[in-house]
Parts: sequence; structure tokens; C-alpha cells
Amino acid sequence: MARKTGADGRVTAEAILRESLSLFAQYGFATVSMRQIADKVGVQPGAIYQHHRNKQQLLVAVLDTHMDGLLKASAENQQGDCTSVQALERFARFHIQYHITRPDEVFVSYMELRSLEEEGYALIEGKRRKYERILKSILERGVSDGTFQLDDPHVSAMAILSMLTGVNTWYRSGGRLSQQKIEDIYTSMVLGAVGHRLPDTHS
Amino acid sequence: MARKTGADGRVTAEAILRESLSLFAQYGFATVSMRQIADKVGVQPGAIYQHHRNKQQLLVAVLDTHMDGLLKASAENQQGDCTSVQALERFARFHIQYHITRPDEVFVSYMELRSLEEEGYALIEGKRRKYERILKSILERGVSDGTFQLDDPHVSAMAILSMLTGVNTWYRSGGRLSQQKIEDIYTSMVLGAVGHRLPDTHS
DNA sequence: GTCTATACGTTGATAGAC
DNA sequence: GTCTATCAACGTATAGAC
Repeated sequence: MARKTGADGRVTAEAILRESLSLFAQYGFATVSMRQIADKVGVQPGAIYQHHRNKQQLLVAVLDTHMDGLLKASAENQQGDCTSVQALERFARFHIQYHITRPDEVFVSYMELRSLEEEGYALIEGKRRKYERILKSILERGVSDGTFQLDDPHVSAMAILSMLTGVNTWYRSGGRLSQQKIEDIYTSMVLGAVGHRLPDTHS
Repeated sequence: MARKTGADGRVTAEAILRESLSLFAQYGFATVSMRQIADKVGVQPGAIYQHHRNKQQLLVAVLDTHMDGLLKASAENQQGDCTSVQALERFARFHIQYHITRPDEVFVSYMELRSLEEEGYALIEGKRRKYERILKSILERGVSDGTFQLDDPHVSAMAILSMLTGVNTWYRSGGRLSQQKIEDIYTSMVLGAVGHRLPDTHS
């Protein structure tokens, strides 16, 4: 049969990433078939292989797109001079904002690390480490200028990231609390956890 | 061919749960086949259906076993009178100890919630909520007796649980830090996050 | 770039012998 | 309770026409 004339490759490419992300988030990478993705995009399964070598590379592309977006946005967020407390607060608010508004991307990025084979894992894990280092640097600065009290910047960074990213396990938009309020609570907890006191958020 | 004589059903049943857990942790529920499990156990695929109605019920059994163990151990840990600070510290140390020594169970319990169908999900989620409520109660007590400063016990409980459970994403036994030290660091961060100060853990 | 058609392995689950 | 044998459905990926 004839091919679909007038089809735009870039549109298809974007649709593949978008629908893959959505399906992976809903059912998990292992469960989703190339057929399902093709159906959602509106092409035949074989057409996906025009854009990605195989299913594994499709997953890598999805995760890599997310990590690049995160690193770029976080770099923009961290520019400008500020104290270590301000930097930590800014980081915490940024992280929550970015993650809370992208539940699918975040979910897939954390859940499907295990589905990555060696090469893709190294790529994504490298970018994740780069992001973690941003927070670790802030903590180290706060320790050396005496603002924060903590024993181990690396462990504290990991703990804080787990705590912040955890919002996504319970937050649903339109819930009891505004996004602003959630940011406030988490920021206050993060500052407390590193041994810094806010004047008083409890009133 | 003849059946394997002298086989003990209870031994097989335990082996199925044990090997399923291990395989689910390593490869993910969706990826693991009944054949793989049967191979590890040393039986034929059909034999598993003597113990579990289908693959889904096998997953439910694995997760339910974990949740029952967690709830039982946590109930034992929380008995006896103590202040709210002591209760929180005891909870934090318990949670880390329990989770850090059972990486597979914890990993599967968090990752495969999505693989549960309605009925099984309700069962497991109910037990998870029950566990969360233990921490929430401790926080509420600490707020009402003026020991903790926090705005929302529910959100704080979720944040603390994310932080504590997060140890499992980076901790590997035999690493740089002793388990005791890790407990100390996390406990100190938890107490800080709820607005309570330790004398000085930084020396 | 997209299509149809298809190769070919693997899946969950069942039937019936022992 | 375990075995062998088997089924129908579905998986990824490729080949070659248009």
C-alpha cells in the first residue's frame, strides 16, 4: 500500500516521544509494546524504527530529554549571587516546582532507570549525578561558611533530594494544599534538616 | 513422567516467594516470566499455579508478606512509654534499619505498586496507609505537646518517609559509612526537619 | 518516511498423565 | 503435587514495496 503522503517527520518524532512518555508512565516500559505506541501516534509499528534504533534507544531518548530539560532549567535558576541559605531555598523551590508540574517525566525517570542497559544507564546516571552535585555544592558552601550544621554533605544531599522528589508520590493538583504552601512546608523542612532555623513559619 | 516424590509443598511455597522477590527486584515484575521463577525454584512452570492463581496473585502475595512483616516489626518497636521526640527518633532508626537490611523487599514494594490490579492494590495500599499513620500520630503528638514545629503533620509525615526510604537508593553495605552513622545522620535531619534541635551531633 | 507482511521467539495459562 | 505437552496471543524487529 501507499505511504501516508504529506506526513511530517518532525511531528511524528515529537509524537513518538510524547506518547511513549505517557504510556511508560501509565503502564511501565516493560509492559508497553511498540504496537501500543504506534497506535497512539497513529503510525505502523515499523515506522518508529525510522526514529529510534530499538525500544531501548527510545527509552534512552525519553529519559535524556527529561534530564537535559532539568539541567538547563536548574542552571538558569541558580545564576546570580546569593547566600548559601538563599541558594538552598531557591534550589528546593525550583526542584519542587519542576517536579510537581511534570509527574510523568519524573515518574518514568525514577522508575525506569532499571530498564536501561549499560550504555544508556551511564549516560542518564551521569546527568543525574551532575544534578545531585549542584545541591551538594550548596551544602558544602553552607557548611564552610558556618550556616549549616551537618556531618556529611553527600548523604544530606541524597536525603534532601529523596524528600523533595517524594512530593510526586502523593501530590495531586487541585488537592487540599496550594503549590505555594507545599513549597513553603518543604523548604522549611529542608532548612531545618541542615541545621538552619527559619524565624517562624508556624503561625 | 513421574512426579518428584518426597517434595514438600511448604518448602516449595517459600521458595516461590523468595525467588519471585529476588527476580522481581532484579528485573521487574513485568519482565520476569513464570518460567524464570520456576527454573530458579527448580520446578516446572505449571507447579507455581498450585500455589498462586496467576502471576498477579503471586505479586500480591510477595508484597503482602512484606507489608505484614513491616507492620508487625513496627508495632513491636513502638511499644513502651516515651516522649514524642523519643518516639520519632525510635521510628526513624527502626525505619532505616528495617529498610536498609531488606533492599529487595523495599524496592519491589515501591516499584511494583503500579503493577497491581484494583483488588490487590487496595489491600497493599491499605497496609501502607496504616504504616504512614504511625508516623503521622507521632508528629501530631509532638505538635500538640509543643515539641515539634510544623504546619501539616500529613505532609511532614510523607516528606520524612520519602527521605528515610530514600537511603535504599544509594546505600550499599560495606560502603564508606557504618549503618549506625547513617542512622545518626538521618535521625538528626528528621528531628531538624520537624523543628526540633539536637544538642550537637556535629563534632 | 511510511506502508504491509511476516519471521520467529516467548508469554501466561491449561489439560491430563502419573 | 509435579510432570510433559501444548495452545493461542503477543512480543520485537526486519524486508521490501511504494
